[in-house]
Amino acid sequence: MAGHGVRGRSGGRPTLEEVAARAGVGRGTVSRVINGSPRVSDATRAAVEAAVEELGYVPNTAARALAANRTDAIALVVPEPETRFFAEPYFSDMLKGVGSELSDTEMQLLLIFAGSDRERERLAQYLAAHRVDGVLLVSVHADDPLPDLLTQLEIPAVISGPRSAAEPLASVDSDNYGGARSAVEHLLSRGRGRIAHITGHLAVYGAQRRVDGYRDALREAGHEVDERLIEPGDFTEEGGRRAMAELLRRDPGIDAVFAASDVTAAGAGQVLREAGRSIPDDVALVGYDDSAIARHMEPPLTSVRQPIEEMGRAMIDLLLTEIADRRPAASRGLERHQVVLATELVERRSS
Amino acid sequence: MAGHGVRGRSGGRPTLEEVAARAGVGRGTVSRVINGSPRVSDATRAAVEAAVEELGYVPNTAARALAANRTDAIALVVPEPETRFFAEPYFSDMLKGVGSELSDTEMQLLLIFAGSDRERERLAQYLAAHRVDGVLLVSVHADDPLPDLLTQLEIPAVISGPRSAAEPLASVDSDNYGGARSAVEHLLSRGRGRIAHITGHLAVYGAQRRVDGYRDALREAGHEVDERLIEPGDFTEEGGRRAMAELLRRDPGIDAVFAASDVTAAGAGQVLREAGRSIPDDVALVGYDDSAIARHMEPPLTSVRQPIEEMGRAMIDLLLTEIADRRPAASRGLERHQVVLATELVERRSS
DNA sequence: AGGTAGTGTGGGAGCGCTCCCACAAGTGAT
DNA sequence: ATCACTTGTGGGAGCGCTCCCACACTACCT
Repeated sequence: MAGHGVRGRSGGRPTLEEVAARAGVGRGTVSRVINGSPRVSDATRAAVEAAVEELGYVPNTAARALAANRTDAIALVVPEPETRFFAEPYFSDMLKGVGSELSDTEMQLLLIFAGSDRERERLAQYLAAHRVDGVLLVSVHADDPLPDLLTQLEIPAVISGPRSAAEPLASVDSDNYGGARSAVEHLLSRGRGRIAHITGHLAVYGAQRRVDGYRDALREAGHEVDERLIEPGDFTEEGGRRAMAELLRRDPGIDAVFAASDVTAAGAGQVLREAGRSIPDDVALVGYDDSAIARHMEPPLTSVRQPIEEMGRAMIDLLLTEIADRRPAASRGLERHQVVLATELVERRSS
Repeated sequence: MAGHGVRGRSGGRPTLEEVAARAGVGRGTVSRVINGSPRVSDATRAAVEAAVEELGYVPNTAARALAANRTDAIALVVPEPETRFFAEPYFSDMLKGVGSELSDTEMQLLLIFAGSDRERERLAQYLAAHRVDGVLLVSVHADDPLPDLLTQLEIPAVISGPRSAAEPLASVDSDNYGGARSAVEHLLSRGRGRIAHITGHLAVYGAQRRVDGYRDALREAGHEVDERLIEPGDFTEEGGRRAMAELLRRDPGIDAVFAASDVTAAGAGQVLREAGRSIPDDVALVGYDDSAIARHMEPPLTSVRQPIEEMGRAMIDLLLTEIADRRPAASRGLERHQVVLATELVERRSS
């Protein structure tokens, strides 16, 4: 009833101004209520909230973005073609963690694939237009120009696996070093003495850390590290086959293999069987990732599990902090933000 | 060189105004060049383009969205939890089609999951805020309130499987009727006489159409339709098992089964084998979807393939047309836009 | 009584665009 | 020479917010 003086625009959505008129207050006050500022009296707040309710007011995001110079959106950039995104449970788990952590926020998540050159070009434009407040970077290669672009554009970003020990971006990682150690220590405790390691692609920092963990675990147990038992792989199944064949040729007495990924372990397993070795009786096998493959191999594969979902959550936490810090150009903490999460060894029959 | 009168803001991005000053033209002219209007002389256009290049100008999306009342973004709404999204190749293929069709557009695609009530609530807010120009709706249930919400908000939308023959929204579908016919005709041509049908969830329009196709194929081949050979399922494996058991009980002489999905066929296959029937010798089996399951079954399953990727492309085409039509409130074509794409029977050893 | 904070509030300015009206200049028919 | 178009161009107004300054008002010290 009554007093509906100003309003009357046909189908248009109500604006801040209209809510203000309805509640009998000024524009600024409505804005304060909407944005949860504490400097509003209870009575006024109630009046405004009532007006918002009655009018079905929803803020216009574009206007807010323009005036406040922020978008309330962040991007999850996947530098892979869609295909891999769907194929690997890594992304699905990551997305679950990210989504859940974001769900009690106003932030909106954008999923951006940048597998092809074409897509990368578009992404660069996209970022240059500052269409997001921050970026989550997963599975980037060491020579990827994307992180530098982000730094240059001064866009807050968090990377899922640091590119080196000196990663300038905020990063979240699982404990590759510790994960590798736990795998090797497990094999040692099972009485294995000649433990080989098929590495991941060594341009990936995490793969290097796994080698470090392998070495240190052996050393600290009083074993000498035999460099001939370390054979570079590339995370793929074919790489696993190749490396395993080479290792067997070099030293037929190997009684355990720690592979830097489950698919690599699968490749190695095939070669071992072809060479007449039984798993785990002759050779124990341990993989990394605890993927579906690990569960479905015969025998099921012991593997190092990474807490992907938690990593996703941690990335969001870091990113939101970065965004908040940057906003008032606050005490820009110069200490680098790096989070490392523990892994877990999942024991199965292969070891 | 020279004449850089106006500019000089510290780190800020260049604006339209600055580009105009640099090129020695007015704001309107730059806007026209950026938006590809033909009403600009070649010389002016070149000057503006040079200025854009030199300044590294990128339009501010928020300002554009506010002024023009559009967002240049569309949403792909998935009313399922993330899990199913990743599990089913349907979505992956759909996304591929959508992405490819969108790639030569300025439009940006947002992926929105609305599996939980919480997420649906957020989605409603999101749509009310008109944060997208249009919506793609996949795998909606018949009683979903989402389509009506979109109609009410006057947001252009395209649905991937119409909810009925009278679907008011623009829609894209595969030819469920024709697909079912081709499956049954194939079985008839293989000399099968007693062909049963395990339906999909009959609340889904597509499932009804498949039943229609089954019936008509039999009739037109001069067979009588025995209603006792039609058993309702629900697209699931368990449903397939249940239905198959019931069918065998009713008529042990069945020599072929057409199931409304591959997983249903898988369930039916298990029951058949347990009943001592061999596939395809005793009973031929045909599924629907041509999913990975079909390829990996033993024996591999004959199945009806839907052109999912093309469907995604068609949906984008329709949606972009809708958006364009609505913009100048043009000749709002009252004819409904419905696209139906052909299916293809993929023959394998199960039939 | 005067001063000095603090608290709540209104509203101007401005974010960077698009839309559109006005107008100059050119073209060709009358 | 006049009128009527067409083509290209400049720039005002306005989109719906946020930010911030100004101001009224209260409370509590001197």
